[in-house]
Amino acid sequence: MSKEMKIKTFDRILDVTQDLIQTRGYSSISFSEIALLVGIKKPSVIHHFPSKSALVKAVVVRYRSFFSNALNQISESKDKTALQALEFYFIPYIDVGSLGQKICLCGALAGEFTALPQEIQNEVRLFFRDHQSWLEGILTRGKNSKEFHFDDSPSKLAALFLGALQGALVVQRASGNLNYIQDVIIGLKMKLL
Amino acid sequence: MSKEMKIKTFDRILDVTQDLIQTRGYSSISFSEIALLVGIKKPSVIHHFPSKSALVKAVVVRYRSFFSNALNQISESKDKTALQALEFYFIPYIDVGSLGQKICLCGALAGEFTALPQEIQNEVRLFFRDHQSWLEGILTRGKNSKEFHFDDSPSKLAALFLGALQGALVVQRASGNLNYIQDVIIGLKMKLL
DNA sequence: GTCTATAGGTGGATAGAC
DNA sequence: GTCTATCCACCTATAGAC
Repeated sequence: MSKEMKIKTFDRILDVTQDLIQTRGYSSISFSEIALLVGIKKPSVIHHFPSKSALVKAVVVRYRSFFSNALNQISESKDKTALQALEFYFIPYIDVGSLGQKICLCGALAGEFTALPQEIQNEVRLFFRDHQSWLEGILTRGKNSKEFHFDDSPSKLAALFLGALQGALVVQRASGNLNYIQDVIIGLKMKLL
Repeated sequence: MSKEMKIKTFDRILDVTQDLIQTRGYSSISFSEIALLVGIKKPSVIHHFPSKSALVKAVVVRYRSFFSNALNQISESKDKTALQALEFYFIPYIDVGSLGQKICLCGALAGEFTALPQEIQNEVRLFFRDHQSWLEGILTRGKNSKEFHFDDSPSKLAALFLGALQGALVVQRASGNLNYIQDVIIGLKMKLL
């Protein structure tokens, strides 16, 4: 028996805001636009989140926590090879890239980094550090198990992976070449042979 | 005998605007701020560039043309090896990254791509296509001359190089790791052995 | 929890004096 | 070419009724 659940206004505001940032960035979006897309009025948005900064911080916190859970789950499932774990990591990049207009939430915010309120800068910084160290962990595991063969340090290679994936989404959208992220992932995987 | 030349207001506006975009992006900067940094008033800026869109377009056109000249010069100097040509290409990325607060002009604009006026979107798109095809050319030359050894297609590898360099600048600034761009370049160069 | 009304500020852009 | 003054649209945010 599936209980019908209405998505709460609170969550719909978060969804709409995240979508807008991934599409257009931080500075160019406004309460009025969010309100319009949610289907309420501007002061109702502010009732749930007292400031733009607080709203966007909540979006990034939720985003970080989504990935934190997903990445922990991947790391802990010992039946997965290191390559399978990496393939799972690539999926959201491929998915968001295929839409053609969106990039990673934190990639979008990082593009305007110096224009962001400090509390948001901090969250974005943590996102990249989390992903950097998760990638380092998977690459190290694959190297130790002789599954991967590379001469770089795992830390430098993780930097290459993270930077390339983030950059590929940005360049793909701007250049209009919809194969960009796929091509980059192929190039990254060839570093592991 | 060096003739003293005052930098014209016109060019100082372009310089200040470019600097601001590389630091903070497109949407969050304003005529007032540009005027303040140039040392004139807002309507004086608008006297030189009739709209924000026209001003930023002029900045991107100048930026593209700077790189267009530099890259042509590198390609045409036949005394340079393909690796030396690549090393020249890396220099501006290393330089801008070392400042800690700036990224590529077009990388910054691409992060807000969907928020940009169409005429600016077009310029940014051309920047990435120019750089993609220049990299493709150098990589092809190095492969044909047996200087480089890689199994990817030159096109896919060029995508990896461009995406990784752009992404590395963004992630470096946001994560606060000042070695990021260097680490990524090391990883890229190892693809050529 | 949602609304109307509004405050106070800043945005891009214009008119017109010097 | 630079300025003061001004316009109007839009921004974040608040007060207070329902």
